[in-house]
Amino acid sequence: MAEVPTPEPTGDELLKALSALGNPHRMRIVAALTERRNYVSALAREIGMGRPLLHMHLKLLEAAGLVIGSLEVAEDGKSMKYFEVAPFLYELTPQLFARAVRTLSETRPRESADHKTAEPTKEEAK
Amino acid sequence: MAEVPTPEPTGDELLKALSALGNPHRMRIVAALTERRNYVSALAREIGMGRPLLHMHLKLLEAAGLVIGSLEVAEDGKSMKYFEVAPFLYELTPQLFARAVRTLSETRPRESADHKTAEPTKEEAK
DNA sequence: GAGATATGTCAGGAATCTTTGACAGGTGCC
DNA sequence: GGCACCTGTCAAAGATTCCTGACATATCTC
Repeated sequence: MAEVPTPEPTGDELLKALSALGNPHRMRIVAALTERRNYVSALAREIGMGRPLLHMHLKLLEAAGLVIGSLEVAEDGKSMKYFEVAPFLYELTPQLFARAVRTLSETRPRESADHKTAEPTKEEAK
Repeated sequence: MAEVPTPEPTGDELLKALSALGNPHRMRIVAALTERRNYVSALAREIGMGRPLLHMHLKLLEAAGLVIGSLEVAEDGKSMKYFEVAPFLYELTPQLFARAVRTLSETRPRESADHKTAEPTKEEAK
């Protein structure tokens, strides 16, 4: 059982995890699944939200590696998709961002040389 | 130098911090300010983004307590607003969410008793 | 005063994210 | 077959967030 301290996330991974967690519904979902694993329909009733919506949020959380889902077939033949939280651990500090940013691919200032974004100083402009 | 491990954020604070950090631009801003404090216009040029936009992002980060800004008057009389990162530290784990969710005020399932959100089972419906 | 740099704020449009109401396909039980 | 549950996916509408191009103010230097 070696602790798996999540090596060091890349900028993109960190971004995906943070944007996934930065939503009240998804925070509640993670909290609920931390208490106990559950399947979609039951979870939807538990936290009072529509199933299609919950389904989408779960998909997003799973893509970010925060929850894990597995389709299981109950004894009575019904298949249910159980979700449980992944044992993640992110230590958010300014330094982590300083490092992670180097492996951040998104939001490049809309590639294109002459599509000024910042206001250049007259000096630099010459 | 007692470490100030950020006691334990409330659900709302955590949500605000995470939604603020879950954005590529803001991640870059935090990273840049971690290297060194800087004032708005210069920072805008450094990370190549419009000043009005940067201004908005900084305001958001400041509201989340992640960066601190102070208006200073340089020797030559020009006033500049310097920003620096706040020494934050959040240990994101499933358990943290389980606890934080209890102090989460937002997104209550649109208060109102009979505005069904989830699909009730026929049993519960009776 | 004109030019350069700083700060701050807005309105309006563009781009995204959220949410809901169908549909469709399965299995078990009476 | 009809009913109760489960799963998954869409399209369209609603909300939010993001971004840009003005404006307005202030100080210092030439």
